[in-house]
Amino acid sequence: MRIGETAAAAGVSAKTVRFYEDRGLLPAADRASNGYRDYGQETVSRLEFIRRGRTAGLTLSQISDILAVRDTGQAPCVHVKDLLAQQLHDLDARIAELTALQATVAAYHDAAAAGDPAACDPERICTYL
Amino acid sequence: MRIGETAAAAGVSAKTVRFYEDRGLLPAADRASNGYRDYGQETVSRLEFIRRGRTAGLTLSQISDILAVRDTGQAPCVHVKDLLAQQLHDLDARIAELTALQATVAAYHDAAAAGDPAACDPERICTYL
DNA sequence: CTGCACCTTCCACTACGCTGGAACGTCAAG
DNA sequence: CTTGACGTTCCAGCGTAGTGGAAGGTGCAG
Repeated sequence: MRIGETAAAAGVSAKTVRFYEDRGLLPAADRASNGYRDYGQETVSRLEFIRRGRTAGLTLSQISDILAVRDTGQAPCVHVKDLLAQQLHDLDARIAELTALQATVAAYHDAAAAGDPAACDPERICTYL
Repeated sequence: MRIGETAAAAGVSAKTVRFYEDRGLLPAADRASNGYRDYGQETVSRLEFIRRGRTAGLTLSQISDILAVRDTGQAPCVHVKDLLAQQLHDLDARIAELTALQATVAAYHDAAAAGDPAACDPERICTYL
């Protein structure tokens, strides 16, 4: 399978496949006699795995770690579980952060909606921020 | 006031002040005879305003727009209110996105916590993702 | 023979908000 | 006279996950 077909089967671009190879998420591809990369079905699986990882919000670096474990022949599931736990924790933190920010901005906005623009002090640029 | 003192008064670095000038958030500074930038108290206020805007999650570009309105002599409050409304909307969307992602990841994690790593199919890299 | 779709490599660029560092000037204190 | 803390300019890089484009090779159809 050439790169375009492989990429399409996994739902990514050929550019992305080369980029992943460059970043070590895919092993160096076999080459046909004309120099074209030649892939098998396992590369499609691997690309799909990367995609699932991305969808779960994992970074390429984290996914790369999982793949490295799998490539030693071990099941990376325990590692995956830990990463998912970490990811859950990060998401909770980010959601809390954004929620706090949301409250702050909402308060500013309410004040701005209730206030009188003409009363705004130029010295302070805008009284409502 | 020299740049370091001004920056310290506003709680930013001198580098940041030069960067803001470069980006048009601060007007070109007056210069002392030795070429050093010379600032007044109004620059500290302006830097503080920028900081409040950043704290509210606004981009430098948005803050720059507000400052541009203020620099025409108009009160930017109405514009600020609109930006805050937009920001609220964006925050809601991002929080919803992250919350959905959190649910997805939580489901993966639960499955991984309950499953048996030994049963993992190498073909799929890891069954729990 | 030509056109076209595909492949190759390599370099640059995107957004965002700075930060680091080089190489140099200025000024007051010891 | 030197040291050190400040200031100046300008250029480069961070991190993230790719994307865009140039310049060229390959292979098949018409």
